[in-house]
Amino acid sequence: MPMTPLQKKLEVTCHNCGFSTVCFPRGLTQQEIRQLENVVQRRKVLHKGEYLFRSGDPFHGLIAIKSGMAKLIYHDDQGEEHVLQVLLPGELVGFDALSEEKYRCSAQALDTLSYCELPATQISRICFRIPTLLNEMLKHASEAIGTQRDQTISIKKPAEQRLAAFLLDLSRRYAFRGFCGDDFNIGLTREELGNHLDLALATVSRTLKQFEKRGWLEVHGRRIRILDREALERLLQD
Amino acid sequence: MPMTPLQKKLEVTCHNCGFSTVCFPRGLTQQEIRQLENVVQRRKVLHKGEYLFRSGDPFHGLIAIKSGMAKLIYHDDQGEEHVLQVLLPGELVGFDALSEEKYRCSAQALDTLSYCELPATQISRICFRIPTLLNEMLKHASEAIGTQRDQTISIKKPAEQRLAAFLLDLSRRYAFRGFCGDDFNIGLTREELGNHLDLALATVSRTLKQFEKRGWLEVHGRRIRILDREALERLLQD
DNA sequence: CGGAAACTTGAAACCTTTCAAGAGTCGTGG
DNA sequence: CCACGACTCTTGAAAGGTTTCAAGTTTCCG
Repeated sequence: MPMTPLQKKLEVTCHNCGFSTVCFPRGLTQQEIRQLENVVQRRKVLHKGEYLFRSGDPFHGLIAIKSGMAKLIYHDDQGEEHVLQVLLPGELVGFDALSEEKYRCSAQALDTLSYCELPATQISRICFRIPTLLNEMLKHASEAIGTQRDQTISIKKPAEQRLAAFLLDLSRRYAFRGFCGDDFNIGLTREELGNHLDLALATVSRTLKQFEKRGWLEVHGRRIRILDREALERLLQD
Repeated sequence: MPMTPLQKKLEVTCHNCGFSTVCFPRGLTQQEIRQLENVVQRRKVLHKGEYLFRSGDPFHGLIAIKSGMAKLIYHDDQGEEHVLQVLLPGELVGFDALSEEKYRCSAQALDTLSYCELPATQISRICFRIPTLLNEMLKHASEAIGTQRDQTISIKKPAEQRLAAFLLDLSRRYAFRGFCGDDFNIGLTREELGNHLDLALATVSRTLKQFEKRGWLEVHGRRIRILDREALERLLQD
């Protein structure tokens, strides 16, 4: 379907995208962003339950979420599912696939979702043309190590701290990307959240209820409103 | 101190190092390795307890262990220490420091240790000159994500499986680097190993003893001999 | 509106921790 | 070469946090 000039003008590309300071174009000059957006494939749309990629698929590119949420799932040798991460708009995923040139995890849409993709075939080429991008790629990969490390650390703490840390982290990430950091959607069911934090579904439910009783949160299903952020932060100190 | 021709000839450089297929030079041609070894600083030596780098230090380079063992420690916001990893000869560390250009962990020698370093200032430059190295750098960073992910997964399993997975992983890594995979040193004390696996010191001790009683291992302090590898692997299936 | 999925909540069971005491190991200096 | 002290490891018993099981309630969606 050919586009009219008007449609073309309204199309969101990297240089006019709200996430240009956190997504692939991070750290690049306007001119470099123009180069980048020639190779980034834009705005594919998925529906709830559909996959951005599946574990074992040949690596086809790095993904940037544009809208909606996704979860990153790892299937271990025993076939158990592990929810590794929740992905918010503006966040990148797929760096762990570079080592074997196939995806090691599955990424599944938690609701209607749109995303961009930096194709695998273009990564070396574009990094070579934009040295700043090479550094940013390494930094993004480096951040992914840190994200995974933080999950490891978090799981070593008591249930209340695990949950508080999860909520505060999600809140921070929402706020950092221009969304409300005090009233947001956790995306995951209690079961998925329990899986992510290595807690039983029942423990997640009980602990959230505790926080609510103490007046720290307001919980409506998967929607969380943070009422007393300091109390949650204090919990992490002990 | 100027070197005699003989000393120079005997010096270990990348192209005659036993780890050239797993370390920085991995995947490079002989000619590319020559280029690389001009920027890699070789064979610094540390003694037990000394640090390769400390959390918070400005990032000065990526490290390759040449001999000896090290542990990678993360200090969380509450000042708790977390043993993230044991490092064996031929293994690389420091990729998580790229994102903020400072080290996020501390790396401490577990015994007398020698290492090489790819200086921070040279990374972009050399990747630009050796495109293959750029890919390998991204792959190494990607592997580090996987390593950290595996620790997360491991911690979610029962104590016996955690310990078995640790021993099998260490065994595999030793064997992959040309050491004996059936009789090796775990490097860590029971307390450090407990910290790494999120188990109490006493649980590590008890579980090792269990394995020994079943005839799966022979334990002499930090030295482990694997007697029944299949039994350990079977434990991971359930 | 009805059925399925998601969530809450209580009680018992369980794995792991904590506490504590004792045994073993290592390096060093007399 | 052995004794000493410090560190490390083993082992038992009680305590504790989390899970499991199960039943009931709410929410969501066709």
